[in-house]
Amino acid sequence: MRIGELATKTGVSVRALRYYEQQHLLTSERSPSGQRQYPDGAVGRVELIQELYAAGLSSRTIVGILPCVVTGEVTPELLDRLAAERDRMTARIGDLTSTRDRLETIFTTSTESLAAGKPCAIPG
Amino acid sequence: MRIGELATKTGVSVRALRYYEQQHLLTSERSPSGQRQYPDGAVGRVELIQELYAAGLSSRTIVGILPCVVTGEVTPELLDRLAAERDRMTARIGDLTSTRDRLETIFTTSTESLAAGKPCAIPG
DNA sequence: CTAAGACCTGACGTCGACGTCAGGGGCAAG
DNA sequence: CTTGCCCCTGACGTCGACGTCAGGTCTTAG
Repeated sequence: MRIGELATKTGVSVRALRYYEQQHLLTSERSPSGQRQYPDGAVGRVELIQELYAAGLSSRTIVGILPCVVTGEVTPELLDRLAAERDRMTARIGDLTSTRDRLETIFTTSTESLAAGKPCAIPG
Repeated sequence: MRIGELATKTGVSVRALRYYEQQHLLTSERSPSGQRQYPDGAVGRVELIQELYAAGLSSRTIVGILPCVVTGEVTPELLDRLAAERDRMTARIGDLTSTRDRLETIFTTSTESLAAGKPCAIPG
C-alpha cells in the first residue's frame, strides 16, 4: 500500500504519516524509486498512534512504549514506562472527572438560579 | 493584592496572569501608578481557570462559559455552552478510559509474555 | 508519448499558552 | 539619594503536530 491509500484508510493526512516516520513511530519499505510501501498492519498501527496522541501522549512518550508492538520487544523498562503512562492516564481521568462534576454543579445551580430569577453563585 | 502575591498564592506565573487578563479571563483594578490590584476572590478564580485549562479547554471556550462566575450572568446561551462543554468532557473521559484500558491490556499480556519468555502480541 | 495525478524532499508557516528579554517607572529601607 | 525589588508595556522566542508551498520525480490512463 502506498502513502495516499494509508492516509485515506486511516483518515490521517499524508503529511502526518511522513511526520510519524520522522518520529520513528512508523516505518516503511521503499520501492526502487523511493516511494513508501506499507503492509496492511500499518492501518491498525496508525490508528493506535492516533489514539495515543488523542490521549495526550507526545511522540517521545509513544515512541517509548510502542516498541512492544513493533519488534515484539518486552523489557522490564518498557513495562515500567507502560505502567507509568497507564497510571498517568488514570490520574488524568480522575482530574477530568472532578472538573466535569464541577461544571455539572455549576450548570445545575445556574439552571435553578435562572428558573428562580436569581443571580448565580459558584461553589468553592 | 498585587500580581506577585497572586502569582505565588496560585502557583501561576506573573506572565500567565497578565495573559489571562489579555484573554479577558481575569480583570484587575489599577492603582494610580498603573499597578494591578486583585481582590481575595481572584485566587479561586485563577484556580478555576487553571483547572479548566488542564481539562483541555481553550481561552476562547473558557471565556465563553466564565461570565456566569464573573457577573452572575445566567443566560440560556450560557447554559447551553456549559452543557455542551460538560458533554464534551464526558465523551473525552470515555475515550481516555477506553485508551487506558487498552494500555492496561497491553501491559497485562506483555507482562505474561515476559514471564513466559514469549514475544508479545497486541490485541485489536 | 503525454498529461494528470500521486509521490518525493526540504523548508517555512501556524496556533495556543505562555517564557524571556529590553527598556523604563514606582516605592520602602538604609 | 540610591539601592534593590516589584511592577509596567511591548515584542520576539518556544514547542509540538502538523499545514502548505516550492521544485522535482514516478506512475498510469488514454
